[in-house]
Amino acid sequence: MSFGQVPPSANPDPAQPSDAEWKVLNALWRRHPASARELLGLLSAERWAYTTLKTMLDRMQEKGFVRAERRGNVSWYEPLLERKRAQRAAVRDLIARVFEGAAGSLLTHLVDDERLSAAQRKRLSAEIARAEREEARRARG
Amino acid sequence: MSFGQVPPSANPDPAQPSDAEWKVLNALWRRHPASARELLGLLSAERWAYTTLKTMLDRMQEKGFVRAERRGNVSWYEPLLERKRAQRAAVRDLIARVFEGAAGSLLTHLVDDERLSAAQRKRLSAEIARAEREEARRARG
DNA sequence: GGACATCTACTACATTTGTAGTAGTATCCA
DNA sequence: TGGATACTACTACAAATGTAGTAGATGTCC
Repeated sequence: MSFGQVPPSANPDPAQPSDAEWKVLNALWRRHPASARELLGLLSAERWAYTTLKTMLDRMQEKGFVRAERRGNVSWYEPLLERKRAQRAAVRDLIARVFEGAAGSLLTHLVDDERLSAAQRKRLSAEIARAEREEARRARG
Repeated sequence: MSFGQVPPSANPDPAQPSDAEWKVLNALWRRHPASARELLGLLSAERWAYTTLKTMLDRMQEKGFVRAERRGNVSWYEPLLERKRAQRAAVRDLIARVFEGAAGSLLTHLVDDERLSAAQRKRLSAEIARAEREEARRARG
């Protein structure tokens, strides 16, 4: 089965966040602005040293992933990436790298291999139907 | 919209191939066994020095991603990963990292954001229906 | 059988990533 | 007001990654 290719993107979104950076971003999207101390709490599963997290945040600031605002002695961090956009970039990256540009292969793969539950399939069908209607609406103008 | 969580995998498949390693693997799955020289041809878009590719291959061999068989002066490489499995691991990794374990979010994201063509939607629906039947068959035993 | 091409093995090196320590400074509580 | 705490800025360092050079072994063609 083949769904076809994704058109080559103009600007392939420079620099994906690293693994650890995703963890920080996920925490930040959940709660922000947040101090490093708060984030460390949200990321307690990682068992990072406080300074480890600080280093991450410093670097992410340089990369433009987050920004910090100093209030008194404490820096308050906010994400500069929109979650959806970052996710989209990550998905695109995966499709390019792993599925050689064939977005449909990823979909097929998900449906075939991820053992969706009946409920998930149902929802997915509904989503497709919704997209269908959306498209039709757009087409009518 | 939410589809639910993926169960935490027992062994989270150690070490994903790196970006460059995926390129090599994709070439190898396309054609193997292949010599470094042949692979360099398949990967001409990368404009790698021959020795760069060789280094990649050496490392991938250490990691158990490929194996080499020496015939005469030349090493012939074969992938040791099965493509589907590697893809699955990569998708799982993405879901964990980017969608915090919610496989359904990825699906929703794809359907919503990737602007599937009508044809793609149709195929996907068919895939779902197929999975549906499959599931029913399994259920009947 | 020697000159030339080709391969492999080994080494090199900058960058990124994960992980944290240290030192200096700002805060706060008794 | 001075000591304990907390926070920031800077430094460190190993492993992984991307990229390639060099040298020595091997094969090939006249």
